Amino acid sequence: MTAAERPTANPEAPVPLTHRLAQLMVLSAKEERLLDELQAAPRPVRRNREIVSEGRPYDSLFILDEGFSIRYRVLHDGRRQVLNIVLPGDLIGFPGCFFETALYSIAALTEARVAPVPFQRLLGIFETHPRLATAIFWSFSREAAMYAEHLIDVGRRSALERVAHFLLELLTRLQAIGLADENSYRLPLTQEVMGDALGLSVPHVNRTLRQLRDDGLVGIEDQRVVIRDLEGLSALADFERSYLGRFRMPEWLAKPPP
Amino acid sequence: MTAAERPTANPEAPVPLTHRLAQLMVLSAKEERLLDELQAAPRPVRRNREIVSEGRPYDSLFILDEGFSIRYRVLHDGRRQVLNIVLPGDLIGFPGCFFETALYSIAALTEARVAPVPFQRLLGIFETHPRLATAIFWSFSREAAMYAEHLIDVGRRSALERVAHFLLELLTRLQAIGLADENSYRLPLTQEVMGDALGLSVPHVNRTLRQLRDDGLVGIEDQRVVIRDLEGLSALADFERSYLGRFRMPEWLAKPPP
DNA sequence: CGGTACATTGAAGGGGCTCAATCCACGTGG
DNA sequence: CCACGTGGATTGAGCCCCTTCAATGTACCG
Repeated sequence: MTAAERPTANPEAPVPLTHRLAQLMVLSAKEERLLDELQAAPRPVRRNREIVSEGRPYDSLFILDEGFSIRYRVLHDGRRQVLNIVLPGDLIGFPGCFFETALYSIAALTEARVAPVPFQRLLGIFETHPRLATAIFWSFSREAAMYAEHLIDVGRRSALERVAHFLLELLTRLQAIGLADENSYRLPLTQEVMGDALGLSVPHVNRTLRQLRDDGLVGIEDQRVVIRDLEGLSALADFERSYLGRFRMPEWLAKPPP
Repeated sequence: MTAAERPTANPEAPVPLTHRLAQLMVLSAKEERLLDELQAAPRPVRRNREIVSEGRPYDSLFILDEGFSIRYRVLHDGRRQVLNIVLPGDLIGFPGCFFETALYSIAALTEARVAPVPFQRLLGIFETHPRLATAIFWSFSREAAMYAEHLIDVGRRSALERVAHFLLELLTRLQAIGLADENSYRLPLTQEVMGDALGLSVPHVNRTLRQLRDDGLVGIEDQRVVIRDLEGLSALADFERSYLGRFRMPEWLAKPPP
């Protein structure tokens, strides 16, 4: 089942990791069982609670089963940079998983559910399930690509371009997991979070959103984003619509294992 | 042999991947042989030549054997964002290696030498050498962490803080490969490259460097960076000196394989 | 009903940009 | 040996995007 085929009837339904990795490879029954096991015991997380705290040791990754969260760092004087928005089905813990203590904090933006995956467990998978290891590696690679795009955003784009790019990237990512339709999605982010993600102040995020609306490109109402002019917005943002989907699936992952 | 122990007599000597991964794990003889093979046929690259071109298909990673290079993207109107500085011993190709075409360009800043590693080869390693796969995974994880730090830099720090952080991070990275002494190193970057890395204009990079010098924190002369006040500079940059070294080595990698 | 969280709008200031000139080191050809 | 061109560093003037500070609006909730 690909993303496009997955039913979107209940847009808030959990999106298990199994489905995400199934986009990257063909799973054997055994592999699928293993992945299901990993998510056997999800634990609820309340809105605004931290899942991982910067500087604290930790021994588990997490699969975000349901809900939105953010990865961020706060500087000594209180400035905060949001590194990325974590969507349902994303694996939390990269790139920090090889470090003694967490490099960044993760907090739930909404009521959420996470399934812990002990670090040891991940290493075990690397040892015994090389195909899964490769797929997980691939998915982290994709995450790093998003960091890079984000860096380009903040380093070299104007506020207008940044916000446009940000909204388009979320559209693409949410569509891939069935949480967005053709041109709209629910976005439970405050303008403060957007500002901290994009390196902008709250008032300026507000003004920028207003301008996008005045220009007829995007409408945001009641936490619902509606892309009114995909063409125009993409041109403005210099958005490479397909980069997140333009991946290569090695032969080895494309066929079920012997 | 750890980084600290490696002789620094010839600061321009190549730093093979073997040594880099040896910092992350204990290599078996067989693993070491495999890694040496990967670098058997390095190829020279002239200054300012591209090693990878954005948008073009490619089927190899590269190990940067010698020289400095940059990973970057140029936007349609000519603005450029440098994503990271690639140092000798770094593996080039992440995060693009799973994509059909290169997401970013890589260009040599100095005369350089690279050893191609066919993508297929990497997958083979994942299949047959899980310990190496884990170590490579770790090293990419570290690279992603640098992207994240870079993002914080550009998103939430002032020009002065950015430049300070940038110079400190290079100090740390170059020390780890024996290309920097206690508080100085050679840095073959133009101010334009620094500006494109930090999201600043050339004149402003210049003014910022001057201020750092006037404040007695850093001296740059003739492509040589001298950190005059490590304490002060670190405080200014909010620099977590140790983050790049604060990693966890799993039992599995710490002991030689059976 | 008061309190909290968030969106919105305005005014004023500043950090960093653009544009442009100058300087300097170096290599190259006459 | 010198004139010239080139790549890069440096410095200045003016301006604009975005920030800061502050006030107001508004929905929701105990």
